[in-house]
Amino acid sequence: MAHVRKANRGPSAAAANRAALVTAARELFATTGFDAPLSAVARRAGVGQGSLYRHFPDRASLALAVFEGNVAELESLAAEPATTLDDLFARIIEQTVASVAFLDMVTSADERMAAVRHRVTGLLAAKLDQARRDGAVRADVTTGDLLLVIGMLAGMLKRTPATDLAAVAARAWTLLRRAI
Amino acid sequence: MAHVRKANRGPSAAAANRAALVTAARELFATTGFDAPLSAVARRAGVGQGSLYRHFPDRASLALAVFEGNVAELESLAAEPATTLDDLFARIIEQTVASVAFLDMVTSADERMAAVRHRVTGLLAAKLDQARRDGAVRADVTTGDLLLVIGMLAGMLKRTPATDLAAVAARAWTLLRRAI
DNA sequence: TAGCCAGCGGACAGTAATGTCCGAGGTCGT
DNA sequence: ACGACCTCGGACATTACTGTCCGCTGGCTA
Repeated sequence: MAHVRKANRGPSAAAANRAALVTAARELFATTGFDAPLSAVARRAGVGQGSLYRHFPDRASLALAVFEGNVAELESLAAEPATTLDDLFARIIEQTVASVAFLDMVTSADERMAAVRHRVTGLLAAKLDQARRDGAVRADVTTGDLLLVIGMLAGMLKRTPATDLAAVAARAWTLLRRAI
Repeated sequence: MAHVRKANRGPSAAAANRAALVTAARELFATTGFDAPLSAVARRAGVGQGSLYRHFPDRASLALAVFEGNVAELESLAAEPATTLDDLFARIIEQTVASVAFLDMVTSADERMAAVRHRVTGLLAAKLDQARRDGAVRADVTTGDLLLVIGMLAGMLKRTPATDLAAVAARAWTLLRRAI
């Protein structure tokens, strides 16, 4: 993204800077990965490092802002009674193909991410119950297994070249779907 | 490993230093992971960085030396006609639990590792043919799928705390076995 | 219109890892 | 016994990223 000429001083610039940072981070997390240097995020946003760290004291804060939308979308999808466990997984995989960093965050051991992980886990658990009642999954599958499946997808996709992401994710999910 | 008092000068020390480096690297790769700093490897081996880089110009050379034993073991296991695809996977998983870095290497995109990956892939392909003839795996499973499965295991185990490794690996394999 | 001050940008200090270089000092041949 | 040679160890130059600090700027209020 080009450095846009903008009012970059005073209170009114704060919100614009924050938004630019989130956008830049989303793009960099998608292309470079979750480990993208924060200095690169600031540069791409056309913003000083000082501003970046003022708005987001650490990587987790930034990631939370970037992916809040993803989680909210999953939540509203799950709120639909017609949504199945498979639908939920399909959406998660779409989001992951768009940016592997999303699963990185969900499976991260970082304390700050725990809240996000729990939100996603909760959605999965509810739909798992429903799927089990419908006989759509094997009887012995637990919520932990679903997290395991997500962890396996995330870890594998993380080392997949971007060009193959969609195809590999599709095949991996075909295989994993047989397992649960 | 304690720093052992040894003749550490002259030609005769070269072999000992090399062995110490491989041992130290094996231990560090197992505990710290494949990304362990090479300087830490040299320190643990009680050897200077100069010696490390003389024996192993880059991380790949060192990894090759460390895991050559693993690959050789798989090859001799696969040479047994009685060995099944499941046996091979079981051994790979054991090796991975001992050191996640092994799968890191097999699934690495690094050019230098390609030879190792091909050796392992060859073994899997042969046993896959056999398994398919025996009806032990689904008809549509390809060699690529096996690599996918290995990639999923590797990626997931990489972010599993060492204490849970064995249990998580076992459950993950139970799930994945259903998929192939 | 004038001046205050919130908020900005980027320089910089701190930290960590990689890979090179070279003086020191054992080893081996004579 | 002695010296040339060879390898060792670790200091150091380099590169990369994180997070802090501070002087400056320009919008807002009076």
